[in-house]
Amino acid sequence: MWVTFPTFQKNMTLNKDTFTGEYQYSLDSKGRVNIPAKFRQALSKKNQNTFVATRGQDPCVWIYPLTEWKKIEDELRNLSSVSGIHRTFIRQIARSATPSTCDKQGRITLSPSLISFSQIDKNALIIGMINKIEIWNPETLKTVDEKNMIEDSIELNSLADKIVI
Amino acid sequence: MWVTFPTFQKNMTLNKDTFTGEYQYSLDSKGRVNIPAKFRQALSKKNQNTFVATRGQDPCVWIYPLTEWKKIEDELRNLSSVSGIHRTFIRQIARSATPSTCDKQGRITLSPSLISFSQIDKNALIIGMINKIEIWNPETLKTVDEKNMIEDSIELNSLADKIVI
DNA sequence: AAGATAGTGGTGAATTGTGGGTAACTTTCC
DNA sequence: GGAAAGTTACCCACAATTCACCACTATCTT
Repeated sequence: MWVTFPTFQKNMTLNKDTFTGEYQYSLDSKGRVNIPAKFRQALSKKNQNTFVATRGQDPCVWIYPLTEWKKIEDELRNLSSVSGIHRTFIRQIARSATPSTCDKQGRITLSPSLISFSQIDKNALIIGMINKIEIWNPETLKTVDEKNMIEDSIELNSLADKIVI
Repeated sequence: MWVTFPTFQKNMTLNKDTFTGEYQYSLDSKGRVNIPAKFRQALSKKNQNTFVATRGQDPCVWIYPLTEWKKIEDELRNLSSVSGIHRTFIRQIARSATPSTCDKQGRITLSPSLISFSQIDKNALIIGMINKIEIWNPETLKTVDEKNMIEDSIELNSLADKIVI
């Protein structure tokens, strides 16, 4: 039995703007963290060194490449702000969103409010989350993930069944 | 219950991109493992030498050829991250996923976190799992399989009834 | 038996991550 | 309005790691 596969498109690399992997870096005294070189390369050429940092839904920092952030911006724009909860939601995301560019060594500077929100002191754990980047205090991450896994283990298993192949 | 596989003549053709068989290789001091030549040949030409390694559902390393991984990646990308458990799930998979291309000798490098997760030290047992590749510490595999076979022997038999012809 | 292919180990060059220093710009206070 | 202090951004240099390549040995094939 033969199965013929379609020939592959030219660009059979990982999607651009796809972030995976974890990296342990340090936050220096000036509030700078390194962005992993792999992530910098993952970005499409044009906006190579511009990100938008904002507070995550979890107590961590979310970093979007400009293209992804634009999508979010559009969605927020379309969200009517008649209801109070909508306004609060928009406020949450918008108020702390700060565009920031990598310096020549590939670092970005986190604003003091993001640092205190995410409680990152010295060690910064950077995680690729497919379309965005998360920066965590490692301790915090552990407790959050453990809590979720215990409380929602059933949901977690069903997700794994559905998606992992 | 044992199933014996036919030895393959030169051009005996399994489906392309189908991995079977087991191989005993070694993990060197730099975290490199060889990918069996058969597996490399099994891949369609274009993306021959890029894989994505990630942590398995068992304590082993899973290695996907790029085409298979992209399916997972797309699922993850479409998963809304409004709920905490979704984010935890994405994180689990994405944080350990490392794209890696074979070097000229046909090896890929495993990240330290994957090595410690799978507890592979020197001997690496590589198993073809149809659409992906597993890398095990041989000791670990033995205990895991034995445990499963004892606990779920009924399920195992019914699976065998259903599938083996 | 000889050539080809496959697997293992090591080395050197290039890249990456970290700390610090200096210049420019802002803010504040006199 | 001007000077001083503080803040921000940019740049340089060193250390550590990574990656690409080379060479050797073992195994398989003809």
